[in-house]
Amino acid sequence: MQSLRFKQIEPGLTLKDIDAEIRGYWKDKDILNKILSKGGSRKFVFLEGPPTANGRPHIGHAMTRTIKDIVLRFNTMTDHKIYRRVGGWDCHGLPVELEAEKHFGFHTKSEIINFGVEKFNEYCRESIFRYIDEWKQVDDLLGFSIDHNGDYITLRNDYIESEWFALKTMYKSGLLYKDYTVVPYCPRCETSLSSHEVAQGYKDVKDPSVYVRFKSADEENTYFVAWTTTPWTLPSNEFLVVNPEMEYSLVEVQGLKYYVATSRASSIFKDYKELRRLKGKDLVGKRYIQLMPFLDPPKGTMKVVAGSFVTSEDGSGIVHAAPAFGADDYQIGKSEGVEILNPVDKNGRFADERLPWNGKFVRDANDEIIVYLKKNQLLIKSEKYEHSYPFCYRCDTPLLYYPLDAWFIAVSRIRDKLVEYNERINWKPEYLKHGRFGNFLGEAKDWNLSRDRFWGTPLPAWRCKNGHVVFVGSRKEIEDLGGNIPADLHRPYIDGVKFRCPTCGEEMTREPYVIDTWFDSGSATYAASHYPFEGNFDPETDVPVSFITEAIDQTRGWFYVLHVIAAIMFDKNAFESALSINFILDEQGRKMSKSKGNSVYALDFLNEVPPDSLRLFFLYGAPWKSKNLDKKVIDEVSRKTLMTVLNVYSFFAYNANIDNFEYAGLQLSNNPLDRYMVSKTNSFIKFSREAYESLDFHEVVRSAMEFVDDLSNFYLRLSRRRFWADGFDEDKRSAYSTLYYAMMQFVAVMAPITPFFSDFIYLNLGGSMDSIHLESFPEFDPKLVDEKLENGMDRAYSVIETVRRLRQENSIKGRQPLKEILIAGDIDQAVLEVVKSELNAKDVRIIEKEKEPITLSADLRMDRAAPVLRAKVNAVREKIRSMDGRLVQDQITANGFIEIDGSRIEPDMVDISRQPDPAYAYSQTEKYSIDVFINKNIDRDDYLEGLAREIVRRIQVMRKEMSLNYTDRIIAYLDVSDDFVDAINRHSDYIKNETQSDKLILDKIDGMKLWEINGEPVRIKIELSR
RNA sequence: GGGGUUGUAGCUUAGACAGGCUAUAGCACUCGGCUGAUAACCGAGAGGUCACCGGUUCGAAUCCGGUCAACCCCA
Repeated sequence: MQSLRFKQIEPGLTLKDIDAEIRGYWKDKDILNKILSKGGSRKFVFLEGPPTANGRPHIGHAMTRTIKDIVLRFNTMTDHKIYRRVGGWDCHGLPVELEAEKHFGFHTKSEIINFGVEKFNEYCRESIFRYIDEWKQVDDLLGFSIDHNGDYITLRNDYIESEWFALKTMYKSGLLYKDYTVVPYCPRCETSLSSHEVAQGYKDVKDPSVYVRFKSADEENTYFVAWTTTPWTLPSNEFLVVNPEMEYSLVEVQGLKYYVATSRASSIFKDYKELRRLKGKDLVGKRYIQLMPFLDPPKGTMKVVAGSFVTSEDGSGIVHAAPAFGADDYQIGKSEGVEILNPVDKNGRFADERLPWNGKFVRDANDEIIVYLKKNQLLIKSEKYEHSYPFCYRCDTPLLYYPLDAWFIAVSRIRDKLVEYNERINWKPEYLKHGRFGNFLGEAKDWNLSRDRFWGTPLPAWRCKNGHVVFVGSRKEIEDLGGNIPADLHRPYIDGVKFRCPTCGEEMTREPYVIDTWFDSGSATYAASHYPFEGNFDPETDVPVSFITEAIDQTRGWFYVLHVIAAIMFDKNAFESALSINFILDEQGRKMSKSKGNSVYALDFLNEVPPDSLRLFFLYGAPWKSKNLDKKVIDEVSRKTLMTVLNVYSFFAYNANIDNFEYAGLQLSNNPLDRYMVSKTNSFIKFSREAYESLDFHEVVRSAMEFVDDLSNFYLRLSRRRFWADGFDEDKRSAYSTLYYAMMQFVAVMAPITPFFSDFIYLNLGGSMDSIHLESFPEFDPKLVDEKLENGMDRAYSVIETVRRLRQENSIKGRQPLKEILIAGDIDQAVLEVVKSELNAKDVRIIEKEKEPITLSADLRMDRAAPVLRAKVNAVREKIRSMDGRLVQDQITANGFIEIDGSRIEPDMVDISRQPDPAYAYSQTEKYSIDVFINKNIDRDDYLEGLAREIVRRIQVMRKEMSLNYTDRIIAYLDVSDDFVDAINRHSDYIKNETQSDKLILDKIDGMKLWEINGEPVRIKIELSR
């Protein structure tokens, strides 16, 4: 068999088959590398948000990667050279260490130290890439076009060195400082956490809520009512805090006097007498006696101080402050310049012999402390209080606020800059700019950078015993300072690096911290390129990066740290555009989670669902709206777009091969259908390009669905017969080139979203490159857009719909030719001409409104007319009913009223109804108010023609059942009643021609198939003619 | 406790910033039709308190205020 120009589609071909074929082709032809190396005249700076590969990629990861890929492919097609089209892997951090602890069965830090940091970190290093093969497999299945050979990896020495450079830069500019302060602290992991880590772990818990009384030192029988949800902090109390602007009362209860916020008194005491009111500032300076006599109160404590953070929403309006265990409390202690009482060790246990609860974990001591308070008559009231409390986001231990040495980045000092640079970012969705992200920047806190842990980027700070500090900004500097550069920059090797202090000559040792792993990923902008030591990264041109996207939870995670670090290092915003993706929910709309067991892993899903279908689904609706993972919906979207286009292609290929069509550019005739389709195609190109550029990929999908519907169900349906005409004239060439053009442009527009399918059609249409992804994105040609024609076609289509409706209402089949269709309204004759075949009528005419076959009849509205005309009403009604309705309407239009029998009749008193003439059925098109009439009378000639068509259709079905090619000739035997005999005799040429029959034989033979047409039996048998 | 987003038919969804004919379309459902694309297609029907309450307005799905629910973020 000779090879065909256009490959024909096997029946039953699925998207999975297409996927497999194209995937194989890409491998054979090394298409990915050709895409990666494609040039461009403009630069597009890409940055992959690095996942940690110690877990399996789930369906949400597939979505973020799809969107990244769409952006990359689109920009490749629009003449951009992609800078740094590589993946990246986040390697460090507490989650990894935790995994390792679980593996070894460790519960405390000392177990790790005893085991050996070297071996521990070695395990961490191995474990993080456990699932990297699966990640790469998913990327491959999905068609993610990045270069995994160039991946950046945050544990590499080069990467760490770039971070050192940044840290040193920050230190030199004074933005990196060490402080002893109260920080969120995990007593199990024995390290502090940063605010964005703390934010991950809030949970609702019930804690005791106690009201206790502090005895005044100056006033007889007088107490301060204080409230706390952490009774274990009471032994460390140093101050009571009031809001200086708030109102307080002195109340009397059972002979004792209490200071309490006025608005809270009634919820604490059932029965009380108010003695006096005063402002909070009047209480400031008053002294009290220590609540529990265990620890020695430091000098300057045991007094009431002012704090604006105190509210009267709950509690007593008087807050007990233990500077060791709260951020606000610590600030007070600091400004009062007092010693801090901290009887708790780093494991969160009381560690002071003087305390009765010594050795207990603090939160476990709460109950005993309450018993103590009760016994000593210090407790006013205790209850359970439900509130949210931070837990360690990895190990689930309740966090403490604990005073520690820690290194900070002074983010609060560059807050204004962060806010200012945010204005330059194009956010998708837009509300994030001043919502979630903007709000966070506005209250940015200093970033707690140091972690008292093992597996992470080491903090490059060395200190001597005289307190001199040196930050090392590169490997070479270690050498310059007289140290040895370890082969691996991680702990414990880096801890062994020692050198002499350049200031005093004493030995310097490294500060024992690693840094927050978020600093790693936030440094990707420059560290991925080993800036400034090597590579081609240039802050001038490569910051901000062009585009980033991740799931919504990264808004205050990765997006935030990128923004902060770029603001400090480069004095710019880190990214131009950011798209935030919402979660994929399960079929029922529930959040996916491991504990519910409804998580869907990307690999499993991609083994069932073709990648293009999944990619389309991700963009069916805005990506920042959550969607339910529903296979039915996935099927629907790809069926309506891809499968329909596949059908269109199949039609095209079949006919184009027969006609030996070859595409040589668009060759348009004057046929309005072709011009319409080309115009629509260009409108689609324009709309899509703009949608891609503004990151509204879902708009591309939406308009693609409309486009495909138009192409298949309007253009092709109406054009079909033109492809079957004999010969090869201008009109046929125009039709072919239009169809080819429309398909080609469509798949090119869709290529970033459905890369496999688009390439399949492209290659089968004989595209000139090796892959559609090496092509340019279609250019919009304004000359080819004809809005008037598009509108005219729309109107014509609405007429078709209306005729169909009228046929249905009057039980006239579509196959039955109508005698006459009359159309009144704004419609173009030439356009009407091309859709005429769809109307199936002998005569289609456009007429003037006035010539409509309609009778107007006038009547009175009795509810309006009767009250005015009174007794005359019936006579007038008689009269107006007998008048020509058109005359009545004309007079009213001309004069504003009509006079009948001397009575003035106002327009609102008259009802004019339109009745089509009995021969016609009438309706109006929905959108354009075009009047459509069909003549309901069917004469015998037309009736017989209708019957002939019925017979044709039955024979076609039988041909189909016999799987004949449409060129196969047949002989048809028919056994029919009289009307049909007439129809067959009169239309035998037509029937023969339509059914490829050599002969029609009116006879009764064996094996005939019985049909019923209009209630009459019709027996038919066909056989191949030879 | 504070902030953000969302709420339109059984499901998916347009319209909302710029208020205006009967609230858009698809899937599924019922009935009818079409057939040289056929695991495709067309028409009709049914299905809606546009989450709820109130306000502004001649007119509100749309603007404003409040409530409820879901999700996210923060403390």
